[in-house]
Amino acid sequence: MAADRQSALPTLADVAVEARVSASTASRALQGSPRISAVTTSRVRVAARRLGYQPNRIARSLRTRSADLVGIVVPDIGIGFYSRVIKGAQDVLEKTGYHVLVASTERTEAREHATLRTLSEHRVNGILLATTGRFDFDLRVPVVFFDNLVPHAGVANVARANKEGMELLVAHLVSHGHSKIGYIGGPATSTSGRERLQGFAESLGARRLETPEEYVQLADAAWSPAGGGSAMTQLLGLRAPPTAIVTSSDTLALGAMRAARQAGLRLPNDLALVSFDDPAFGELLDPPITALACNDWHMGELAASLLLHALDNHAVRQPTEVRTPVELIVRSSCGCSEVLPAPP
Amino acid sequence: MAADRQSALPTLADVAVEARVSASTASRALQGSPRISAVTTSRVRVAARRLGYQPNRIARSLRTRSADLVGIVVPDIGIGFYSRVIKGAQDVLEKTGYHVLVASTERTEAREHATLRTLSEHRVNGILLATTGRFDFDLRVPVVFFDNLVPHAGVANVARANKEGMELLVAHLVSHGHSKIGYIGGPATSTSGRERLQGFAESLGARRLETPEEYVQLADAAWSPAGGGSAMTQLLGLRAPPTAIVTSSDTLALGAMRAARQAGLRLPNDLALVSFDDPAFGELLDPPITALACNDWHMGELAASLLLHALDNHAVRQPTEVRTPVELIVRSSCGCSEVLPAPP
DNA sequence: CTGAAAGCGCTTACAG
DNA sequence: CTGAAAGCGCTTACAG
Repeated sequence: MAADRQSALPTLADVAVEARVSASTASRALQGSPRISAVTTSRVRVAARRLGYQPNRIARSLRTRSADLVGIVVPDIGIGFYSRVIKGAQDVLEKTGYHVLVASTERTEAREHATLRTLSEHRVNGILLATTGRFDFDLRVPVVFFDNLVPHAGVANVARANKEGMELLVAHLVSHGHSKIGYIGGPATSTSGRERLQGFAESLGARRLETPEEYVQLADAAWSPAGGGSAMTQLLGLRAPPTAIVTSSDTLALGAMRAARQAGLRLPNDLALVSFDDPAFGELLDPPITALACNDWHMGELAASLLLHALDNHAVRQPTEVRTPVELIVRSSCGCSEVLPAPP
Repeated sequence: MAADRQSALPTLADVAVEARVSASTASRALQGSPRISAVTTSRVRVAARRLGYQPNRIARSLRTRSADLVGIVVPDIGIGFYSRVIKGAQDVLEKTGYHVLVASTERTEAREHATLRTLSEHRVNGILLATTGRFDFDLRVPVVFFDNLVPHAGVANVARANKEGMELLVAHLVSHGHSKIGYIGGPATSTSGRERLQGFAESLGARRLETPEEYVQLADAAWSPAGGGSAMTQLLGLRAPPTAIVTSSDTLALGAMRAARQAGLRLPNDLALVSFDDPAFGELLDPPITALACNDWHMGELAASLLLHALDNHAVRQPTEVRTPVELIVRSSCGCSEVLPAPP
C-alpha cells in the first residue's frame, strides 16, 4: 500500500542506529561536515546506502526554513517562447542547487492566482512570472517578471526589445517599397501587445506613413492563430487593403498566413508579411517567413540570474528593467527571394 | 531582506493568539471542522485574514506525511507532444487537489536520474514518467509510464497505438499506388522507435512489398529535424530511391521535408511523405502534411487518472497497459490534392 | 465545543 | 570529534 510504503522509508534516525552514532552525527556526516572523523563519516554513508536512505526534504526545508525551490509561472507551457524561456531558466537554477516548479496558468487570472498562492504556501524562494493580465497579488516572495512587465515591482523585469523589433520589421517592409502596411497584434493589455503596437505606430510615424485606423487589427488575448486569421480577413476585406502586414507574434502570423491563403492570395507576391517571433520551422512554411528571432533561452537564463542575484543580496534595491535583443531573420515572405542551392 | 521576510510570515500560532484560541482550534477552524462552533470559526478566519496568514505547506506535509504533489517528468518540455500531455495531466490532477511539479530532463539519463531522486526526496505522491532510455531506477513512488514503456513496471503504462498508426500511414501510401516506401524513424531504443519500425515492417510485409535494408534510416535519439534531414539525404542518394516516405515523428518529417526541398524535389509530385504525429500548423507547411493526430491531451488525462486510481486503491495490482487511438489527417503531402475554397 | 501534548524528520546551537 | 536537546509549523489522537 502506498501509505505503508511511505512510512516504511528509512529516516535519519534509522541510519544513525545502523551506524551506531547519534542523529546529529549522522546528519553531519551526510552533509560532509569536516567536524566528523573520516571513519565515522564513511560508516554513516555505508549505513545510509545499505538502508537505501533518501533524506526527507520536507523535514529539511521546515527546519532550515528554505525549500531551495523556485517557481516558474507562464500563461501557456505549449507556446514555444515560454518553453524555451523555462529551459534557459531551469538550466541556471539547477546548476545553483535550486529545484524548479513549473506551472501553466492557461491564461486565466484565477489559475494564476491559485498557482501563486500555492507556490507561496510551498515557501518557494522565488518566482519567475510571466503574468496574465494585471498583476495585483500580494506576493511575499521575490519575483522577477518577464515578458509581461509590472514596472517598479518585483526584483527585476525582463522583456524583449519590442519597439526595436518593430522598427526592424517595419524598416524591412519599407525597404521593399511598401507604404500601406497593416498590423495584426495582440491586445494592448500586455507589455508585448502594448509596446509592439506603439513601436509599429512610431516606426510608421517616423517615416510619415499613413496609418488608417482600420489597418490596425487586434486579436484575442491568447494571440491565437484563429484570432490572427480573423484579423487578416478583416484587413483583406478593406476597400484599400494594405500591401504588407506586420504580425506581432508567430502564432498570429500562422493564422494570418492561413487566412490569406484561403482568400486565394499568394505570399509574398500578392501580400508581404513579416512577424515578431520566429516560429519553429519558419523556413519550411509556404512561403518561408521573415521574422524576428528573440533568443528566448537567453531570456530565461537572464531572468533566473537576476532572481539568484536578489536571493543572494538580501538587500532591497531598485528593481532593474532589462531588455533582450532581437534579430531579423530574412527569408521570403517579405518579398526577398529565397536562396536555394541549385538542384543536383 | 529575504530571510527576514520569510521569518516574518505569520504562523498558525500567531493566528491562534490573535483569535484568542488554541492552535488546535485555529487549525480545525481553518480546515472547516464541524467540531468548531460557527462563531469561533469565523473569529479564527477573520484573524487569519487580518494577519495575511498563509499556511505553511511544508509543515503540513511533514505532519500529514503527504505532500499532495505529483511529478511529471519528460525528455523535452519544448516538444509539442509532451507539453500537451502535461496539460492534460495537470488538468485532472489539479482538479483532484494535487499540485504538479514539471521537469524536463533534456534527454539525458543523468538528469532524469537526478530529477527522480529529487522528486522522491520531496515525497511526491506519484510520478508520471516518459523515461529516456532504459529505466533502472529504484523508485519508491507509484509511477505511471507513458510514451516510453517499461513493461510490468509501475502502476500503469500508456502509449499511443504505434503499430496501428503505422498501418494507417502505410495503407494510405499504398492506396496512392506506392510500393517503394522508405522509412525515417527514431532509434529502436524507445517504445515508439521500436514499435513504429516494427509496425512499418509488418504493414509492408502483410502486403508482400519489398523493403530493401537501405530504405530504413534511423535518426538520432532526439528524433531531431537535423537527423530527419540526414536520413532523407541518405534515402535520396540511393540508386533506386523510394517514391514515398513514412516518417515516425513530426520533428523528423520537418527535417526530411527541408532536406527534400534543398535537394530540389517537390512534394508530393517528386516524392510523397506522411508522418506520425501531427505538427502544429501542419496545414501551413509546403505542402500541407498528411499526418497522424494522436490526441495527446487525452493521453495526459488518462495517465493522470490511472495514477490517481492507484493512489486511491492502495492495493498493488497488475500494471495495466493502455493504448490511445490515433487518427489519420489527410492533407496533401501524400499526393491527395488539397481542397481549397475558390478565390473570391 | 475546546485545549494540552506529542510528533512528523530533520538541523544546529550548545555542551562536553 | 560526538551527543542531547530544542525547535521548524503544522495536525491529530486524547482528554475534558
